[in-house]
Amino acid sequence: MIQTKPDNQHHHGNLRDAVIAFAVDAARNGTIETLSLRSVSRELGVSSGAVYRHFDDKDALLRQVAKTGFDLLAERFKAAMPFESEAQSQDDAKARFTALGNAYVSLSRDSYGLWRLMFGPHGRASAAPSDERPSTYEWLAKSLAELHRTGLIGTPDADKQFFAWSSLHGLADLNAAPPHGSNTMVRNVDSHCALILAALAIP
Amino acid sequence: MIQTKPDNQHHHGNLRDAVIAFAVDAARNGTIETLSLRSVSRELGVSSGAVYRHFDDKDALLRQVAKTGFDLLAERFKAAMPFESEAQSQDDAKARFTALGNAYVSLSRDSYGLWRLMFGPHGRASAAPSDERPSTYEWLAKSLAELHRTGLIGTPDADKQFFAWSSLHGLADLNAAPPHGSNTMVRNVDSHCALILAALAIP
DNA sequence: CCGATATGTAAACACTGCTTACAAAAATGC
DNA sequence: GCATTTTTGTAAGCAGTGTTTACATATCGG
Repeated sequence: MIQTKPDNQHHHGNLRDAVIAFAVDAARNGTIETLSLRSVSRELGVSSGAVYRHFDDKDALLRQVAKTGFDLLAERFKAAMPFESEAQSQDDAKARFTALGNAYVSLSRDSYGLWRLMFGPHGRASAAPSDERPSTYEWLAKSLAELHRTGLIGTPDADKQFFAWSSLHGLADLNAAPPHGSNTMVRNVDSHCALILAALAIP
Repeated sequence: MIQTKPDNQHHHGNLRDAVIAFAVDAARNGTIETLSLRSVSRELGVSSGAVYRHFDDKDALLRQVAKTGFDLLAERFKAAMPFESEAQSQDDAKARFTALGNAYVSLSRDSYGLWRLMFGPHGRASAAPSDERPSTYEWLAKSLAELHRTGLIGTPDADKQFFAWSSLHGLADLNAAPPHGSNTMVRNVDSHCALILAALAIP
């Protein structure tokens, strides 16, 4: 649950994090487009001006939300394909790649609003190259390196790497849960990944 | 140029189209996120309430803008690969497919805001299945059928069709012009298309 | 020509992002 | 411990927004 300000206290205690958490929730529930800073502050039991002690403006908050989204994605990547371990076989490499693809798609499916924020202007502004955590691109690069090492695909040059990434990205985007969910088309991610590997196969 | 209301006249003459045209321009210039109905009406020399004679609300206008975006995309598809004609050879089929891919990507590159609107909530709401013009999906289906007929790829079932589409879509999305254009990564669309064909090649 | 209909206006309401002047709590230095 | 500086909050206000309402004016079909 999200931390609100105690009535008898002047200080909230952790307003910045509470605001971010609230906004991230809104993004994941698809209501961030209409979210206002005033409503957030109201909900957290705080005056509307207080928020501006922690964020320059609304865009700054949205950038932070997008960044949190990338953290969430990194967590899922880690669960799907531990960065430290290495694929031991072709099947293993393939399984790890497929797990990565499923993680990517799953985020867009269960948190469409957050996903859209991440890959929209705010996300591009927040995903600065100087990040401590491995970028999504690096996970993919590692997976492709494994696939290459075990002999499943050719040398993964920049073009091929980008092909694999954008192919997954397109699947995730088109497969996303529509806001007022109706005509969703759930696609088989596994077969999609298999087709990517077919494209990158050794000639 | 966009039609404004003559000062001496009470009626604008074509307000609905003028509003749409103005909004489409804004989308293509990347300023639609901050566009207000009031500013539009101001710009067109009309009171703010007048707009509501033509659109239920702002979302209705944005849906219309998205629809116009799909019309624009259809035009480019038509120029890239005439719907009536047929590929006569493998090279021809390949060229037509590649032209299609370039058209798709070009729209996202030169009209990023419009692109985002088209494939966001408003676009999904506006791209009703009951449309007179061929949907983007149908163009792709036709191209794949040609590629199959000339022996370049296997049977294009639903999964493969979706793979090709989403792969192009991901390329277009990731390759889009950032709003305040800096770290654009221009990718070679032709080689991307070639990789798609490799994935769909006859086993 | 005249009434119905389409289209425009002006004013209002509740809401928003954001700023400014001020107050209270917490952290810091001695 | 205590004064002071810094951080964090409040209240009120400004300009701008989406939308509705009551009213005015063109246009069109008969």
